[in-house]
Amino acid sequence: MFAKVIVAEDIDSINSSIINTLTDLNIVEKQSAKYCDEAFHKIQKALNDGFPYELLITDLSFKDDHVENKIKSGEALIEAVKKIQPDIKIIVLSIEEKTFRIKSLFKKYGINSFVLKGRNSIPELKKSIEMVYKEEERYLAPNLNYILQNKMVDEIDDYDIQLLLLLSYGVPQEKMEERFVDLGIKPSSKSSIEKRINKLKTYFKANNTIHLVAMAKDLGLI
Amino acid sequence: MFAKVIVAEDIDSINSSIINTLTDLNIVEKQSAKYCDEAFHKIQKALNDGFPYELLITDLSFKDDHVENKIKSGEALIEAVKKIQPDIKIIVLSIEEKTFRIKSLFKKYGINSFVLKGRNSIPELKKSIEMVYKEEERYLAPNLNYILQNKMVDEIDDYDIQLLLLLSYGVPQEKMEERFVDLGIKPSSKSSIEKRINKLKTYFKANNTIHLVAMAKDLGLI
DNA sequence: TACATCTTTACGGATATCCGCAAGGATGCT
DNA sequence: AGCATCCTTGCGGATATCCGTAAAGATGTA
Repeated sequence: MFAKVIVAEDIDSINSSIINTLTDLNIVEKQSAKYCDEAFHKIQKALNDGFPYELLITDLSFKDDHVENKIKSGEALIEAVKKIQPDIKIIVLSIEEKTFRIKSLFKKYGINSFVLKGRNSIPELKKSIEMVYKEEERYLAPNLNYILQNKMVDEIDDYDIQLLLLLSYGVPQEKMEERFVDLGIKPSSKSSIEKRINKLKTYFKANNTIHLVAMAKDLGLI
Repeated sequence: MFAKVIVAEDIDSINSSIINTLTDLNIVEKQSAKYCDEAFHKIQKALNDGFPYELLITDLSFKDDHVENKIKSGEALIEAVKKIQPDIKIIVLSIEEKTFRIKSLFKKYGINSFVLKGRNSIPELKKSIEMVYKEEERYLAPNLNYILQNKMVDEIDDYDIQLLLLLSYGVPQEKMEERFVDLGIKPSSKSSIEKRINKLKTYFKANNTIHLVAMAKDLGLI
């Protein structure tokens, strides 16, 4: 079993029940962090000391409070950790149900498992830890397999996301061209932008641009 | 202290830590439910048996799964429970941070307390239970007081919400009039609807209607 | 009823978006 | 280079939305 594990989770009750789970699995070297920066520094220190963590279990969203944090989300934490320790195993434990966001974690960062917080998350987490340890690869509970089937991640690119974001911020199509030029994104012409919005509306079967942006928010694209 | 308490919370780890908290408070008669319907039926049965629950601690969002449920959200549960037992005390425990949604729980249903799931939610819940028991009124942690200051709840009405919802569903202003007539909502004229959208854009300082709807989603209005 | 005030509706010009077509550019292949 | 294909851009008419003005209707008061 894993010898050294770290947990990043801000909600106190969940944090302690994860730690209990690790105890059940006879994992002795365990640390918990309620802030991303705290988790990152512990991982960095362990790495420098020559006894790195083998597994990171992390939530995705962390509440803001009076404590200053550079890393503000689980995704940012994963990105930072992977940079200094690419071989660390990662299990994400979250309430996030947006297929797009979950699948992109596998694609972008190569996380090893995703566990949905729910009525049965403790046993599922236990299973995930065991599977990730054994297989040293990717494990997803059978009932979440649909997540990896979803094609949206492959079909919607950063250009689309950027465009949808700017729309949601109230940038009119009229001004979109100059914003794209400023950002160094091409194609930037009014016509191309119109065309792309149109493609997205067709893809998502949206009646109009308002509908499109509302759907994008619901899907977690933006 | 409360003699009989019921907990409605679907996430297993949080559910069990709430029960532990109740044990700490020497509350003997406690029940937990992972589904809204389950909670509702237990409350109804206890009421019929002449030993009603005195306090309901509930989450707001419950995951869908294979189990069929009539009541699908904490808000719906609160509404249903208040109908059969108006004097029950209610504490909402949620990760929900949208001021609008939280304040409207106080206004619409007269909940007694709201606890934000976070790094310190267990002690905060404990405090809330004690305060609600003692004061028999409304209690909110000092750091959440800003929630009740927010004026949006008083300034945005059901008409606005309905309008924003339909916009987010892709109904064009052109067709909005007939939709409003169908729904029996007045005023329904194209002109009045244009005017109201304009008022909302001014109120929220939105650049255009897309921006407005995106903000409404972020604020939890829709 | 008469009057003032506020809300709702109607209308029309200005502006923005939608949508198809065609020209201009880039890329890749032979 | 020559050619085909795909992507990008420009343009213009149709449609939708924006926004101010004014008429019509509703409400409250004396």
